[in-house]
Amino acid sequence: MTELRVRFAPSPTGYLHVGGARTALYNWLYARRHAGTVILRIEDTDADRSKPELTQAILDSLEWLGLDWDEGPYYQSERLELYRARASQLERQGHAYPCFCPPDELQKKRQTAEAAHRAWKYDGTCRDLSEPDRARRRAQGRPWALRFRTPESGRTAFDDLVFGRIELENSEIEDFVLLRSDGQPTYHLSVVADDLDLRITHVIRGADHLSNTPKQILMYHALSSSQPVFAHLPLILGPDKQRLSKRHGATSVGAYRDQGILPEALMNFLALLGWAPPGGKEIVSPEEMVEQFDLAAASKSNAVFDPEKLAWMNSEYLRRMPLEALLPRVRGELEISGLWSSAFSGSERQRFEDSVRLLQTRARTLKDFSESGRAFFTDDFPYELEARRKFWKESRLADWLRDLAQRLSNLSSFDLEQTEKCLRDLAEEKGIRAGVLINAARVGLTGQAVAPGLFEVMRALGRERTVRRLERAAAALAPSAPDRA
RNA sequence: GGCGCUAUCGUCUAGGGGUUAGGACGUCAGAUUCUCAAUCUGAAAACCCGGGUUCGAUUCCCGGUAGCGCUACCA
Repeated sequence: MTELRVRFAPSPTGYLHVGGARTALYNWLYARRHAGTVILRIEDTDADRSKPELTQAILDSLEWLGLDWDEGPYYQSERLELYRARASQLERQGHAYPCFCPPDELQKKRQTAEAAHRAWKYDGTCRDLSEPDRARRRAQGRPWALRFRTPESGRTAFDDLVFGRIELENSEIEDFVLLRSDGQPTYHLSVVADDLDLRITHVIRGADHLSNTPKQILMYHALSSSQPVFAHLPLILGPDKQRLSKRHGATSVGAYRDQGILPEALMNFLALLGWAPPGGKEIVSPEEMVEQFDLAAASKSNAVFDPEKLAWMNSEYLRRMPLEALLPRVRGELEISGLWSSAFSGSERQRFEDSVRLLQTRARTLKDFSESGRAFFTDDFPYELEARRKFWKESRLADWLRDLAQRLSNLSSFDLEQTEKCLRDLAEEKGIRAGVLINAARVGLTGQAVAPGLFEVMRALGRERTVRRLERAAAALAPSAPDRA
């Protein structure tokens, strides 16, 4: 039994987008499932659109997702001799021929045909040129491209691992270009040459290549070589059912990273876009995926990318994550947003951990720690307008909060029970509902109407900071305070 | 236009000749009360249409429709 070899072949003409990431993931899962080899190949034969820095960005995204590879990256731009060798082999054997048709002329013919609603296929002008004719044209220095000589009859079929049997009349396939007039290989040539050279056994790629596959199979035949097994993956669409693109907002893996999405959550989400494990579980670890992954069970229809579900899944991962694992991630987020203080790993370590634990259950993304959780990591936070409007209506609140601060500072122990009793006693004495005080205090401590339970917030902040913030809030609440709502 | 592929709740999907068509996200309502999230309970929500095969099609076949893809000297 020959070794199973798959490849992921991104083109560095953009960042790694979620569709590409899912293709990479499915390749990876399939290979890991069957003890195969993952090969990474960079398809950079389009010199105009390919950018080296994008290659690095793609590599970074793959690594971030936790998708590793065993061989490569191979760069197609460094393998041109291979493609030319294959090209001349095909030409020598009569499976390819030089075409001298000027591109603009072909363009014109194509447009004419289109205008007349006629199907257009390369008309074969140069297909049967005699050798002397060819020699003459070459002598004239006319530029030429190399075209594949497609059989004019018969049909090409293959069994796709996800789509099943696909059949196409050869007459539908035109004599496509293998080598451009500048000597650069086209995609069809380079993929086949590379997949052959790298001994790829399974080609797993986007369904946008489904229609190209017969062309490539014809090339395998012409090179009298066996063809790999093909598996095409349905496309990922935006909410409007159009192919996912910049229009839809974030499409790149990096954009989700920047939004505070965890790589394990994105991986899980992408895996379930087009495949479901036998048990129907939603949260699936990479180990479980590898164990259960099956291309034959993959969906055949396109899938809409739903950011809402991703967000939910991310919150699940956040919530289930052990604190020790979460801490460094939050630290990273705080560093990015300028909220990190070295004290959090020193004197204030306990407070830092308490805060993270408190925020953990309600966080949807890592961004929530630095945004809605801001007040836990810095004294520099605003009192939100909405919060003041909602909970700072009562005029005597300033006095009450001052009283509360006073009493809290005299508490024998600053724990959950005592602080709560302290506040409720005060509320009772003043003849108000505890909620009034609780909500007002929450705004004072966090600046927000929405935050974790008040007494837990107090504990996470510590007595000193709690008292100080309550007094500050009282001052902000006083009629004389300039920034009163 | 030609060719190819696809079609189960709004979305991701399970299922499959006889099912109350299952789950998840989202939505709505209720419980909880300290705001929100979480949690719990409940609800609304789907087999694209038409033929055929069959005792019986959502499931199998054909046609239609729709969507997507390919139709480059892009990948």
